[in-house]
Amino acid sequence: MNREELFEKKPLIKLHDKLFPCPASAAMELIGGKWKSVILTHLIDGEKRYNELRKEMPTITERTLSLQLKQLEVDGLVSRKVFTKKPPLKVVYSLTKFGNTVIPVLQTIIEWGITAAIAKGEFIEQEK
Amino acid sequence: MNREELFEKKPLIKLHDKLFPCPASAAMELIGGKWKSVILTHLIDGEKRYNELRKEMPTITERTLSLQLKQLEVDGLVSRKVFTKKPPLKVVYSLTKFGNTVIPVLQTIIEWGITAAIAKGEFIEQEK
DNA sequence: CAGTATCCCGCAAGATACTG
DNA sequence: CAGTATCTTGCGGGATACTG
Repeated sequence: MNREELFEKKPLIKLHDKLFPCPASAAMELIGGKWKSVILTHLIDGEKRYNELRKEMPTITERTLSLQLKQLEVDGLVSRKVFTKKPPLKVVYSLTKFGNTVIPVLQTIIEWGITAAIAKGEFIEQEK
Repeated sequence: MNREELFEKKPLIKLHDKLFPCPASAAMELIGGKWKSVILTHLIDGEKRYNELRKEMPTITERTLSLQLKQLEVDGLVSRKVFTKKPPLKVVYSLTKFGNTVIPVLQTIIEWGITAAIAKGEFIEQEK
């Protein structure tokens, strides 16, 4: 099956030992949910430390950031590098090669998200 | 704020009376999850009846198809038209004008989903 | 600094049976 | 034909406190 056939046939896909009905659905497993796409977007700029990411996403909880980063790492989108052995720790996150392939998808989603927010939502002023 | 600024600033967005940290996150609220993107993809071909959609997505349950269609309708992506008053009912679903704006996003997601499935997943033979 | 440990809640989603 | 009604399960995600 070439890519065009795959696109047409919307084949079942096994991922994380679960079945997904279509490549779109499998993609959502990898980058869906409230936070994964946001985290990935922040990593487009380049590598970031844990607390940098936290500051850039003030409404995420530590637990959620930690869990989502871990899942992104397991799925091969993000790499985690540790630079110290003793506290204070230095840990840096960045997109892997595979993670870089998702950048155009993120940009398309954000573009449409802005369209959707204009049509259906409401922009909120950021306060300092 | 023009679109470019919105893209840079990743503003908070209110949708469904909930807050989202970024347009990407808001987009996921509208088209994320296991099934919404799949349903929308099937409606790109044109309008479909409820049972047509079910046949094209053999692994979705009636309940889930029903709930997801209802949410897509509430969010203005899908329109629902009823053609009979007495059983057997004829109900037809189609993309709205706003729903059509999401087609390029879906195509990008599917393309990347195929890439991801090749890299991280496994294609399963469809049985009849 | 970079996380864990607990506790909790709501919702997505599946299974199955029933109905206007 | 096009759905509801029930019941159940798992997981995403929030709040808060603690730690190597």
